[in-house]
Amino acid sequence: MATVPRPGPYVCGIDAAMDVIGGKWKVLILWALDERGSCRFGELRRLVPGITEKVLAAHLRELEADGVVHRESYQEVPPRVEYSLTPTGARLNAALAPLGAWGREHVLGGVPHPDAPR
Amino acid sequence: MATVPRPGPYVCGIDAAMDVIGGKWKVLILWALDERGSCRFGELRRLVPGITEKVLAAHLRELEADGVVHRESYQEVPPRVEYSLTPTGARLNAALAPLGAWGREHVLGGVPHPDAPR
DNA sequence: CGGTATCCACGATGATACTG
DNA sequence: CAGTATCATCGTGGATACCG
Repeated sequence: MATVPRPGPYVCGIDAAMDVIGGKWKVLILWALDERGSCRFGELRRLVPGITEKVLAAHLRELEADGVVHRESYQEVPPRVEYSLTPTGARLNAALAPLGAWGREHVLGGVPHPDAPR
Repeated sequence: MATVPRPGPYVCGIDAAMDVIGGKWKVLILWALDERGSCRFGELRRLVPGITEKVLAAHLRELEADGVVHRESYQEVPPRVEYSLTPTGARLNAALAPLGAWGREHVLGGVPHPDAPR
């Protein structure tokens, strides 16, 4: 992965996108944010079981730098931060839908119900 | 990545698919095979500049184990091997198209020509 | 031509502890 | 609550040499 000044040069749009979603947990984070609309840090940690705080924080910073996640920090005590998808992030998620359908059909067992998301 | 008995369990189809295309050069290999239809080993090496023989061979073995690439070995001398996409692989490539469009638009500069593939 | 066999470097991730 | 700091680990990929 990387942050926004891309190392490139990219051969095509796909490896550029792969660089954005290349982190081990990134698509799960995007998925959680897409379903919930807005999440706090601890909530995300629970929604992505197994991820450590360090990696979650790092992934969120990269996704933010890539313009797909918005971070809103409320200066309160106790601290409160809300993460959400940007419009660009929502479009990325939509672009991932066909890939999810392929994975369900060809990697996981067949297609039990065509309306199950991802 | 991994070979066909998947480590899983996957949370959704997307991370299952990500595991198939997760290698550094895999989408480029799929792209090349999609454009050419069928490629020999040395041809692929030229079409994916920078990849080493070892990694190309490893990626091809994994893609084959995942059922997206077909390997046809002709018992001749000099040796000849042809790689091509399986129907499943072609569908995977089609599923990657929206992701490529997103990458072109949001990571690379705008959309100079809407007919350029990937 | 189409690979394998070794060895190695590096970056990404994991574990744990601590802080504003 | 929402992180940061530090260190250990592990897997992917790179370099090079060799083989049927």
